[in-house]
Amino acid sequence: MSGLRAIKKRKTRRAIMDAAVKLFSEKGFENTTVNQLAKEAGVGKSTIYGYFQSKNEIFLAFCEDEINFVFTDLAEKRDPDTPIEKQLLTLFMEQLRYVSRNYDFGRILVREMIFPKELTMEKSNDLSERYLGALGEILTRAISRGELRDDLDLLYISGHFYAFYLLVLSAWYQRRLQNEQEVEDALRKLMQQAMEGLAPGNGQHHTNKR
Amino acid sequence: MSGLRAIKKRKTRRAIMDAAVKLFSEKGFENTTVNQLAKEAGVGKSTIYGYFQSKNEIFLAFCEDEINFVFTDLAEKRDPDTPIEKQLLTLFMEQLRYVSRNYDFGRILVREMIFPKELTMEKSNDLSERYLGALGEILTRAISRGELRDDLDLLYISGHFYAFYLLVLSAWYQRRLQNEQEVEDALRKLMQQAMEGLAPGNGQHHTNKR
DNA sequence: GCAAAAATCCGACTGCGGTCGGTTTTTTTG
DNA sequence: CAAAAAAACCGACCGCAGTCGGATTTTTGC
Repeated sequence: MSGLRAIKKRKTRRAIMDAAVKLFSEKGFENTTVNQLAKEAGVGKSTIYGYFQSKNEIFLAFCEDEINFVFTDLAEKRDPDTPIEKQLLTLFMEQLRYVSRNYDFGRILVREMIFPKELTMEKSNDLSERYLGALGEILTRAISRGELRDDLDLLYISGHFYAFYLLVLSAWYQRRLQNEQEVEDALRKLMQQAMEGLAPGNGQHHTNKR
Repeated sequence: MSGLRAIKKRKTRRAIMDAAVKLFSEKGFENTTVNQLAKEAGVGKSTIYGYFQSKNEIFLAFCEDEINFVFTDLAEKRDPDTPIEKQLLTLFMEQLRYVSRNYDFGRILVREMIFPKELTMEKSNDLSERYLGALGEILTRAISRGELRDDLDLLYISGHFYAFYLLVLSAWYQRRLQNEQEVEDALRKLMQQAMEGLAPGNGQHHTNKR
């Protein structure tokens, strides 16, 4: 059978991933060469390309692990019955913090996830799928609690909020939003707008505000 | 003075741009090498790097021209007093069509614009700035016509709609939205949601729809 | 248990984007 | 107008990601 072979394979893969984690976090993604990865992992260069299609994909694989971790971690400590705005805020901010622990790191992740090349399409769609799934769950509960309209398509509500996440991510990477507090404020405002509606006559608590 | 010099400089720059337009549209961005560009333009390779900092920047310069064109073109044929949703729809769809005339083309543009590297940051912020400016103008008129609430921060309204554009762009590049019609429908739905609000009790024309 | 087949591994090699030193062309200066 | 200074130009060169043909290890068939 394929006993020994499979074990070795997993071991090699693990070795590559370990090397990636170590070197990427030590010196960043851009400053780590595939040769260095190979040496650190104790394998040949093309062996790596037998396991991953590109340097970016090694990176995405690493992200996949981490994202799973963040999600389960988050699922545990999130109270599923706090108001929807608060839950989403926590989710988004957690993601942002995660994504931008290392600047290159985050940029590559979001670039690949949000505007994938053909090559990495599959992997990155996996990640997005998981993300939207988690979002959908939170929103479904909110709908059933009566915090959101129930006459809308769930997908489009998810999309609506996900769009905000994309926006702040983008603003973050364009340095328009400079620190976490600004991001949080922006998200809060946007979500409030979304809930109340932009058309006149909606939720104008204090019409003559200014 | 610096007559001859300046003329020549402009000519060289133009030659490079022309070569870029030709080769990029002929063979795509990824399949065009800087050497080929140099040969086509009739200059040395490093001359190119005297005019542009990177291959991507050549591309952005090209985009800048084109975006200006699209904007002025659009400004002319857009009726500034049609309903806001319709105007935005036209703007976004026009942009999408522009961006995705060539697949690589669009992906690189949006990647660089939305998640810029340090190097291209300046140039790409220019482009975003222009974009948000145009958006802001449209929205200001809409507010003064009473189509939008006047108690909100203009920047955040722009952001709200811009977020939708990012979302559909992303969905487009992830192949979740497969043709222009789907994109248009999605945008329409999202904008309607945004106008009405997501909280219960807002604009539920036909509560028992399904 | 051994040969043939299959899977895995390897480092020399290719072609790319980008840089560097030296050369030519234009401008400035006296 | 000559010569020094400045600007623009060039192609050989570098380090990188990714590939290729062949060597090595594991599995399979008998």
